[in-house]
Amino acid sequence: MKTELEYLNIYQKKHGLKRSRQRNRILEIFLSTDRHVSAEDLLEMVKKKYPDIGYSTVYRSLNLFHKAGIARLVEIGDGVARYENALKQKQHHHLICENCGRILEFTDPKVDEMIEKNARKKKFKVTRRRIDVFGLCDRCRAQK
Amino acid sequence: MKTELEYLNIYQKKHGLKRSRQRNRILEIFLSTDRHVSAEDLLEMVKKKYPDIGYSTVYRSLNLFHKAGIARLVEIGDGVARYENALKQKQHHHLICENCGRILEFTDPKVDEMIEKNARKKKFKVTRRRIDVFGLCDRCRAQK
DNA sequence: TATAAAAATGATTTTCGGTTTCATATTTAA
DNA sequence: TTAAATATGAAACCGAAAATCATTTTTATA
Repeated sequence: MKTELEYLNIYQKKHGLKRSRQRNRILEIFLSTDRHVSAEDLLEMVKKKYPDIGYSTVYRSLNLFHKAGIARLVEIGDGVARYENALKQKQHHHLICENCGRILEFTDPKVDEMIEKNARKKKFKVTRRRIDVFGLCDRCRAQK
Repeated sequence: MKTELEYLNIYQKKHGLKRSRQRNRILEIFLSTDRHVSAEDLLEMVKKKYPDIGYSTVYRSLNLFHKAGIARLVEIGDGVARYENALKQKQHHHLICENCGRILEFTDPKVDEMIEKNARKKKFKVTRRRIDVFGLCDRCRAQK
């Protein structure tokens, strides 16, 4: 199994991009968390160890990681683009509490498979799925 | 079965809101299309028949329709909020082409049921589901 | 019916991410 | 070593969502 850095190097070579110290450092920090991070979030984490790296570079690196298949885009509907480690984190879906904003996760290969089947019927090639379920989490249900 | 206007009136009464001519007219136009419309799109349609209605009112009305359960939010990932008739259009899921932006639709009660089951496992009460599948549509696959 | 309180309107401004620009620095192939 | 191309970081720009505000409309009640 290839590492994230290997993926990145392959993608860069394929597209005639150059390596850069900053990008590798940003990748290092990105890989160090299991959370969903926005460019802003990641910048904050990066700054702690590498104060000289700027917002643009983090922003552009995240987009690049996404294109290279290293980062998976997670949109919860608040207009902020967040990313998670696509290789380490298994594809999962979200239960989003409309009351407290808490996000629970679930995975279900059967669901994914059935969606795939529906797509195939329409001759559609799937690259990415997003399943978000909105409602009330157990805690919020209890206190209401 | 209640009409959209009845839903709106019930919601308005429940929340101490007043009626307004503009809002009813905007609803009339919103109901006249089967497309997904943004506030901007809807404004354009509204202006043709009622030129004096402004953007803010359309924008606020759409949000209100959404809260009242009349309009369903559809986000295809370009940062623009679009809405569709929630009562007339059966809940369906989207196949979004990342190349041309075309949106295909599918319904599958089994998928919905399985998602419901996953939610139940986490004691989560579902009010709304969103399944968006990104990838390449048949047309775009053919020409590549 | 008159009226006062509250909500709605529409023009405008503000906010806030995402994205682009540009001068400078770094990387890399030859 | 050097020339061409990419990357960087600060700042500007962009576009849609959301908020503001003076004025108008609605509605409950006297």
